[in-house]
Order: sequence, then C-alpha cells, then structure tokens
Amino acid sequence: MNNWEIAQIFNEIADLLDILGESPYKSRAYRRAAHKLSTTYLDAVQLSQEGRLQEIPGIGDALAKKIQELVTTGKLRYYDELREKVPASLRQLLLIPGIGAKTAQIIYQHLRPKDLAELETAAREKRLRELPGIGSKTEEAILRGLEALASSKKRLLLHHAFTVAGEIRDYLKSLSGITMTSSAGSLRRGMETVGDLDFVAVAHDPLTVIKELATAPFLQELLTADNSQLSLMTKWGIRADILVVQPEYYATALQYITGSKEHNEELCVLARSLGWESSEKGLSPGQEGQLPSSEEELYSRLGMLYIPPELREGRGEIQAARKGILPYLLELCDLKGDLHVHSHWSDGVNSLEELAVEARRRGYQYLAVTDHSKSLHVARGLTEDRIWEQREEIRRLNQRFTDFRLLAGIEVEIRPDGSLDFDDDLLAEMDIVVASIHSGFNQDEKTLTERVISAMENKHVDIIGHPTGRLLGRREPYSIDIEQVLKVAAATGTALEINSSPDRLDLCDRYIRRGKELGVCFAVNTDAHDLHYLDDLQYGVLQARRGWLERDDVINTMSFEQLSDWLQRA
DNA sequence: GCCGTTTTCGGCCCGACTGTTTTCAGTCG
Repeated sequence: MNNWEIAQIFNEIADLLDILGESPYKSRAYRRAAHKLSTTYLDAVQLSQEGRLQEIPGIGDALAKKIQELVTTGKLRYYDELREKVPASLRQLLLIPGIGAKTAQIIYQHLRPKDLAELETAAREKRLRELPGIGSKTEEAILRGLEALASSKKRLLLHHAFTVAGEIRDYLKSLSGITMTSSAGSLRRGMETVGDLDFVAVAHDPLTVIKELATAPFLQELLTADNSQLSLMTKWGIRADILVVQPEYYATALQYITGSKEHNEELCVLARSLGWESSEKGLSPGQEGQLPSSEEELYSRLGMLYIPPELREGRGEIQAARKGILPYLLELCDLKGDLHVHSHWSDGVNSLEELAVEARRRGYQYLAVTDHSKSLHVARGLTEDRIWEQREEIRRLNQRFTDFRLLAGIEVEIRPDGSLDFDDDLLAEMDIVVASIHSGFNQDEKTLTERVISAMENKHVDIIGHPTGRLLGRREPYSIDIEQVLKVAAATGTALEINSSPDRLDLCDRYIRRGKELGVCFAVNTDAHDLHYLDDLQYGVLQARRGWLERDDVINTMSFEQLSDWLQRA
C-alpha cells in the first residue's frame, strides 16, 4: 500500500460522501489528504510505523487511524461500508460537467440506481427531469456526460500510468528469471492518456516466468495466457499485457509492442519488400538473417534513421526517417526554466523563496512567477497594488542570486469581452505576460477565437496559457478555430503554451505539429501550484516530442540572456 | 474531518454564471 493507493481510496471516499450528502467539508478533508499524500516526498507507510502521520498538514487523528488500518491490514472498514451503501460506479456522476455533489445526491436518494446503465435508462426515459431541481438541460448534460465517460473510460492520465507501470516493472525486475524489462505500447510513445499497459520482459525460460506472473500481487483477474505472454486485469483497474521473450527477440518484440498499429503496418509493408517476415514477436529478417540486437539496428537495417517512440504514429515519420530528415527532438535537459508557475500570492501553496530555491536546485536559470490577475477572484487574483508588492519581494530575492533569476510575471485573464485584466501600462512593466482564459468557456467559436487573437495582438502578451482549455477526461477543449489561432501566433510571434499538467497536456500533439509547420514558437510550462508539480515538465516534453518539436522551437530552452532579448522583441 | 483558538467549537475560497425557478440553489474555476 503506497501513498498513491491510499490517495485513490481517500478520493473515492470523498466522492461517496458527496453522493450520500454528508458534510462537504468532510469530503473536502479526504480530498485534501489524498492530494497531500500524492504530492509529499514522505512515505505514509514509514510515517505510520513511526506514528508521525499527523505531521502531514491535513491529516488529523481520524485520518491517521484510517491510514494506519490500511497500511497494516490492507483494508478499511469505513470504506467497505460506504461501498456497500453506494455503488462505486455512481462516483462517475461527479465527473460529468454540471453535476456536483447536490445533484448526484438528489439522483441517488430518489432513484437509487445500481449502476450507470440504470441511470442512463432513467435519463433516456426522461425520468430525471421529474426530480426536484433537475430539468431537461441537466438531464441532457447527464446523457452527454455518460456518453463521454463510456468513450474515455478506463484511460489513465499519464502520471498515473507511469506510477502503475513503475510498480509493475519493479515487480518484473524482482523475478529471478527476468534479465531485462521495458514498458512498451502507448505509454512508451508518451500518449496523453493510456488505455492499457504493455511490457516486454526478457527471460531464458519464458514459460517459468509466465507461471510465476500468474500469481503477481497486483493481479485481479487473469484474462489470457500462453507460453510467452499473458494479459491480466490489475487491481488498479487497468489491463496489463506482458510479453516474455528470449534475449535474441528483445529488440524486435519491443519495437513491435511499442506500436503504433499504423506505424507498424507501414513498417511491415516496407520490411516485407526487403524479404523480412512478421509475427506476433515482431519483424524478423527471414530464415538465414540474424535478428537485430537493438531497435537502432532494426531501423538501420530497414534503411532509415532510428525513430524515437514518440514519433511512431504513422504520420510521415517513416518517410522522413528514410530521407534522413527526422527532427532532433526536444529533451528535458534542454529546458532552462519554467515560465508559468503560481505562488501563495494567488492560489499556489509555496512562497516565492521556496519556489526560487527549488528551481535553482533543479539547475534552472530562471523561473517565471505568473500568479493570477484580479478578476479571477476564486484564485485570489492579484490587484495592481499586490503586484507592486510582489515585484518588490522578487527584486529583493533576486539580489541573493548571481546564477538564477525569478521573473516577475502575471497570468492575466482574457476577459469574456476579449479585453485583458490589466491595462498596457502595467503589462509593459512585467517581465513576462501569460494570457489565459478561465471564464466564458461556453461562448461561440467566433467569440472565443477573437478573444484569444486579440490577446495575441497585444504586444505585451508573450505566451497564451493552456490554449484550448481542455481537461483530459473531464472537459472538452473550448471551441476555437485553432488553425486561425496558430496562424496569428506565428504572425505576432506569440508563444503558445504546452501545458505540462497531466490533466491538461494542452496543446495536443497534432496542433503542436501543425503550429511548427506554420512557424509558431512554444513554451513548455508546468502551471505548477505546488513545487512538487515542477516535475510535470517531463510530460510536457513528451507532448512536445510527439509534436515533432526541436530545441529551437521552444522559448524556454534559451539562456536567460537570450530569453531576455526575446521578451523585449518588438 | 481538520484546525486554531478570543482553545474543544465554529469556520472552512468566493463571485459569476447557469438552470430551475419565480427569487434562488448549485456548479465551477
């Protein structure tokens, strides 16, 4: 039982409490504790053994006891009781936009549906609109939401997928028969969400390993198995497919299982034309030929450059590799800083000093503090006066550093009428300006597009934050004419953000690639509200690589001096 | 359920927007 698993359970308890109509502060306490547990460096199991759980803010007497019970017994009676009362699938009601605790509670109390299917039937028969406080609009929203849930169901966000895959790989490595192991599939390609997890493991005796795997501690249900691969449902609710091969097949198997399907189909046609064969273990050079010992060798023998997994989507990468014109993809170590971070001056949790110290520890040359602007009240957006106070503190902090700079920035609201939250005189004083939309999501495409464009046309705006506003699995992008936005970004030289938060990953890879074609520049930022989330940069880099970006396409690969020049561009 | 205290209760982010109503409750960021 690790922190992440405890956090999952606490989040589920919070949802069930909401549906049952318990105090919203109680569910909030569970959510806050879950959030703390998943972001702290401290290990809950160890703290529990040492009786120090309550040192984590947000964990008091009651939650410490519950964690203790989970850690020692693997179970939690309170959690089991709640799940007996409310079918776990109803949790998903809360994922539907427009449905919160109260609406979920009304539906539960009046209809007691045993699962989502029963709820859907009720909605189709127009019975939900008869409930107090629910009308036709809400009923339609629920139907739309259920459809969206069905199509996105069980796709893990990237950070969760990496966590779960890490657990599985650790287990694979612990088996004595296995000499090597790798993630493959969509996770290795860095896709924004992952539907199932694929692994390739190497063993001299695959069958023995397969038998051992059938008793893996995370196994919930064995789906299929033969003498070289098995497919299982994990206790985390996601499927894992594990292929075990002998050493000589490792490279070809890894290439094959990494996919994508489209990439492999194209590669297969080419390989066949060169006399190769294909099977479920991947490509092979026919009877006499020796198997390639690495993916690099495999691609080379097929007459092309090595294709990094993020590019293997069947979007022209094979032709480019054959011509020798693949991009030199962006790497995490190319980034010299982060240009969108929040502090406790608005809705972040850390002080400016904490952020600066952490950024410097990471070897960044700069970090832009971009707190929210005044009209985003919920996030305690900064007024003009507070901005001047914050600038003063930033100035004092910067005096302490010779090798690092905090940039005094702002994430300025693009208001519903398209105007910005501050006038030009103030924006001109900021080191860096990120402009973002946090309101009026439901406006029509023309209005939203014009809002973003008018922000880009302001000469003080450097970056458009999370340009399409999507939340993966929860909220669709707002309707903007992305082609037009990309063209204006290229024309005005405004950078578009690749927001690295695994909930957003906004822009998506196809738009990034199109933007690059049009000459748009990008900024890979975290939008971190807590210094732990500075780690999210790795996901933004994967997304950028999937969009074929190179170092020179990204503004925060520049040194501080170069970036300063860029920020002062006309 | 947590936390801080004018210290064992009472407050916990708050204003705009939407949908359901007919003056307001619920949701969201």
